[in-house]
Order: sequence, then C-alpha cells, then structure tokens
Amino acid sequence: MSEPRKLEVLRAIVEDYVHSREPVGSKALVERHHLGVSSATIRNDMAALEEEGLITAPHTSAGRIPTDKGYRLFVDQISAVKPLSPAERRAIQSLLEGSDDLDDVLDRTVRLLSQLTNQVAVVQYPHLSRALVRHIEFVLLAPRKVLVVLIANSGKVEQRVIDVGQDLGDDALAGLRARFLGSLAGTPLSQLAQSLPAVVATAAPGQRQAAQALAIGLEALAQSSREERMVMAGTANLARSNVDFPLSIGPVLEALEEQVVMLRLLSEMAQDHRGMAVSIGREIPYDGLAEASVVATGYGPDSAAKIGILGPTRMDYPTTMAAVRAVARYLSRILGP
Amino acid sequence: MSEPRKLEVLRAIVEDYVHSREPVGSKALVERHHLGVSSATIRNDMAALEEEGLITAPHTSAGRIPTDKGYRLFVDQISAVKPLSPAERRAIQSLLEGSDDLDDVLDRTVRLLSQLTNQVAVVQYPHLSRALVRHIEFVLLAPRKVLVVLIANSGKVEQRVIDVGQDLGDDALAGLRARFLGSLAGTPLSQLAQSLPAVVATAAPGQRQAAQALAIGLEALAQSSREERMVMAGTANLARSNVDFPLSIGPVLEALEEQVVMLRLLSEMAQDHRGMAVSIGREIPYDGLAEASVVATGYGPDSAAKIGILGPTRMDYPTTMAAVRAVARYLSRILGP
DNA sequence: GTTAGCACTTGGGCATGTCGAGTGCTAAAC
DNA sequence: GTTTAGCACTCGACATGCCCAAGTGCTAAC
Repeated sequence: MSEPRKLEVLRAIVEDYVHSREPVGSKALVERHHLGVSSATIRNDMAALEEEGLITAPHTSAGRIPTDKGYRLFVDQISAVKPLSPAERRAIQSLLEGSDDLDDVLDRTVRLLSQLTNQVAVVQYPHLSRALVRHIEFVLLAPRKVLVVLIANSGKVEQRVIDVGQDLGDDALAGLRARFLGSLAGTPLSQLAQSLPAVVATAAPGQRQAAQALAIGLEALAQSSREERMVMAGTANLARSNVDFPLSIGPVLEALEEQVVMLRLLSEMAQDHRGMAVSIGREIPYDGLAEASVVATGYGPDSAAKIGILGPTRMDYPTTMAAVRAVARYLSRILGP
Repeated sequence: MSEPRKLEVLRAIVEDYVHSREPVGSKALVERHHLGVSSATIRNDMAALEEEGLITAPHTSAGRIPTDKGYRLFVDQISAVKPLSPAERRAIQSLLEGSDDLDDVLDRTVRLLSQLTNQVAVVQYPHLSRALVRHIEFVLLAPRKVLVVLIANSGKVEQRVIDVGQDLGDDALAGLRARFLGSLAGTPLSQLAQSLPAVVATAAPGQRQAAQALAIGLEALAQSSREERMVMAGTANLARSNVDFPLSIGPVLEALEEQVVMLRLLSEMAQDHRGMAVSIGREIPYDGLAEASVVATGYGPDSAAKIGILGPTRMDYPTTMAAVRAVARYLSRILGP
C-alpha cells in the first residue's frame, strides 16, 4: 500500500465529492480517475484513510466523504492554488479601477469576490492604529452638544456627538479646536490617549470641563476606528448551498450579522507559507459555523486587515483560494501608496 | 349568508393559519371559534370567500389559506393593532436610551425591532434634503488629493476624496474653505447645487480649477446624503421561516442585499389612515419578494424616513404592526428636537 | 338562510418489496 | 508483500399498494 497513492485517493475523493456532493465509492473512483489499480485496492486504501480519520462513511454502504481533517490535509499538502482565468483577471481589474473612496472600493471588492467565488465575502476595514491625526473639527450643534470629527491621514473620518457639560460659544470652541489641533496634528491615533491630558491641562480654567469632555470624545473616536468594522456581500449564496448546511443556515447568518464574531475570527486566523489562512469546520471556535470554512488573506500595506470568504466546508478550496488571493492583491495595489 | 359573519370567518382563517401554518378547514374553525353556526354553514361562507378570491385551497381536499388579497382585507378592515405588552415597552425604552450617536441609535433600533418581531428589520437613514450646511472642511491628503467633508446640522457627516486637478498649498486650500463656508453655511443641502457656481466665480483665477472640482465634490456629497442608506438586522430570522418561502430564501436575501431595491420599496409605500404602510406578497413589484410582506411606517420629524420589517406573507400582522409603530414612535422621540 | 347527511377527492403515512451501490473479508495470483 | 477477484452482506433510495382522515360540494330537509 503506497503512501503517495493514498494521498492521490484522498485528493480524488475530495475533488469528486466537492463536485458531486455525493459520497464517492471505490468503483466510481477508478472509473473517473486513471489510478492504475482496481477498486479492491482502492477499498483497502480507503479503509486506511478512514482509520486515520481523513474520510468517513455517512452510513454503512455508502461512499466516503472527507472529514474536516481530510480537507485540512488536502488544503495543506495536496492542492495547488489554481490560476484564475484571464476573464476573471479582467473582471477584477475593470471592476476595481475608477474609484478612490475607501467605502466604495471595499464595497465593490466584496461584491466582486462574492460573485467570483459564489460564497459570502467579507472584508475588514483597514486598521488605523498606525494612522496619524490629520485634522480635528468641533461643530456646535446645540448649546452644549458638540459634533467631534476626527480625520486621519488615511482618509478615514470618525465622528460623534458629545455633551460638553457647559455652555460654550463658537469662539471658545474655535479656540479649543486650535489648541487640540495644534498639539495633536500628526500624532498616531494609537498614542492619542496619552497625549490628550497635556492638551486639556493647557485649556483656560473656565473651559476645562468642556476640554475634558472633548478629549474623552476624541479618545473614543480613536478607539472606535481601531475597533474594526467590516463589509459583507453575497449572503444569498448561502441559500444556494442550503443543502450543505444540514441544520439550516440560520446560525451562519447569525454569526455573520454578529460582526464581532467574524472580526475576531478573521483577526485570529494565522496565514500559512502561501499567505493564505484557511479554517475548516470545527476548527472554527464557534458552534454556528461548525459546517463552514473560511478562506482569508491579509491585504494592504502590512497585510493587517483581512479579506476572505465564508462557505460550506464542502467547497472548491483551490479555486476559492486563488480568487481570494487575486482580489486581495488587486485591492492592496489600489489602496497602495 | 351574513356579510359580517363572512368577515369573521376570514379573520378566523387568517388567525388560525398564521398560528398553525396549516390549511384550516370548516370543522376545525367551528371548534376553535364560537361562531354559533355549523360547519356546513361555514363551508358555504368559505365557498363565497373563495369565489371573491380572498382564500384558496392548496388542493382539493385540504382546508383554505388566505390569498394576498385576503391578507390585504384582513389588514385593512378586520384587524386591530394590538397593544404591546408592558415588558416589550420597557425593553424598547431601556434599549434605545443612553446613546445619541445616529449610527448607534439606528443600529440598536433595528436589532431591537428584529428581535421584537422575529423578522428582518430595516431602517432608512433619515432624509437630509431639508438639512442645512453646518460646516465644510477641506483636508489636503496628497499634493492634488483633497478630502472634502460636509457636515449637516443634523449631525450627519459625508466625506469624499477628490482630485482637484492642480497643486494647491495648505494656505490656498484654507482660503477656499473660508470662501465656501462663508457663502454656504446655513444653505439647505437641497439648494447647494444652485449656490455653488456663484462661489466658484469668486475664486482667484489661479484657483478656479480647484474651486470647480471642490464644488463638484460638495454637490456630490449633498447628493449622496439624499441618496439614502439603510441598516438591517435579523436576516437569520429568515432561515427560521424557511418553510414559508417555498423557493428558498435566496431571492429574498438578494433583494435585501441590493439595498436600492429595499430603499425604493420603502420610499414608495403609502401609509394608510393609521400611519402604517403594508405591502403584501405580489403587491410588491419585485419577483424575489413574491412570498414576502413588508410592514413599515415613517419616523422622525416629517415621517419621511421609514422603518419597518420584512417577513413571509404568513405573518402575525396585528402584532407586527404594533411593534413597528411603537419602535418608530420611540425612535422619533429620541431623534426629536 | 341554515343544517344534516352523504358521496367523493386526495394527500400523507405506513408496510412491503426490490434494486443497486458499496463495503469488508478471504483466498488466490503476481 | 501487494494486488486482485469474488462473494456475502448491509443499507438507503425508490416504487408500489393500501388505507385513513380531513375536507369539500351538493342536495334535500328544516
């Protein structure tokens, strides 16, 4: 019983099963693939693979299907990332060019990726922790309500309405703005919290309370831009692969809607030597996604933010990985410096 | 055959069917409701109702289920909007208080509404057409790239990066900003387009090109804040009511994702005398939503923006309408002046 | 206008039987 | 030692036939 052939059999099982959604038997295998041995031999190999926990039989006299572990081995050792078709490359290129607004780019990107893969696509907003303060704006909305706007050099804008706790004139507010902006322009968002007290201390005593409130508002903004967000597209694809989620897609939709879950998941995925991160089935520490897999990769300057797809474990990993990687690369290029 | 009793029969059919999801027959009807007549009489009434197209039988020897038209009559003439339970009122109140950031309020609101109704909840961002220009900010990102920020008195912020087409210093940009802001502060967003050319005309000839580009950017921002957005929650509820969407929920998810569809739908729904807007099944001019109903109502100062839910036609309209209305009222109060 | 009674329709559930795919095992062949 | 052929066995998928309960529509009587 040769080891290479066993892997070959696993590969064939994964490919056939992904293609047909039906448990694949020994006979069908020798017919569809020219393995050069008889079905009986394959049966022996399959028994060994089952012994190792790589495949399993849904019931006694059915073919075998890959387990999570089987997919894992397949992804790690067997499959090669398929190149995209020229048509797909063109689609990516044409769809992502001609727009420089961040929201817009990300929106187009997820839609594209979901169409390309027929799965649910997700993309994290780029991290801003190493972004710098570009501009600060205070706008008086009502006697004590101030709209605080924080603009980063990345082009990201965060805003919030806060109650300053004391009446404040336009002039006083402008003065505070100048004070804050003068001290903080160019400060990394990540260090904003440390720098704020010093600024507050320089404010006139009569404005101290307001200055304090504004500082808290700014800190919250810097915080909330580090606390990430994501965009998503293609949830309708889940319905198509209804059959692949035995329990119904409810829990999956819940997970997707609870963005915190997805964001943590994406953040914690480790990339392999190819730069791809793949989590399969129960490897994902979230019950609702026990039948799902996530394929993701980093993008942007330091590859800190992730883009990826979520689909059933029974998925065409090579093609999907190729699409994710290609889209991530184009996205990096567009957002690039 | 009395007309009032026929309506009563329709009411009973709708209520039972919504409750049990099973076609309801004449015998079960007289048992569950004390109608004071025999099943044979009910059969006659049902035949008449079917004649009028208000109910239909899935197959020969099954009970009847309401048609879209039947639901419509039920909603318009028979049902009374149920009052919410005190617990629900409390839930609404406690969940929506303690936050003044628009995004946050809307996010909490949809989540709440989707939980309350067990349906998909959607809410339009408030219209800004009658909002006024509060503040304008230009930030130089790169030699020719300017981030244009438009802040309305409603607290809404819109931003975009534009290419001004010529190199511009910080000082020049500040000058342009003062010029724009001086002329436009307080202008309704809806009239921004008309006012812009005059401002551009006052710019120094050397900055004319940039001023023009900035004006176009501002106009686009005013436009894009009228072009509305929406927030959504509770899509997982669709999976629960899987059975009610015979074809699968795919098309429904597609419609929801294609926000343009939902926004048009919400905008075009007319409210009835109670202030509620209900679209049932095929009344919705979108094939994917043929099995769905939308219950919505306006909120905010002029009730221009809508909040509502989407679910299967087989839904508990009275309770749902009550929840939507209650949430809309609380939301109006919170956003109110 | 209402009721009782009855013949008729029909989908759903159930038991039964058959078929085919697929397995595991053993013994022989290479 | 590995591969192959053969065979008994298992089990789900499918078709068939059957019966039953629910429900209808109609007619005639109240």
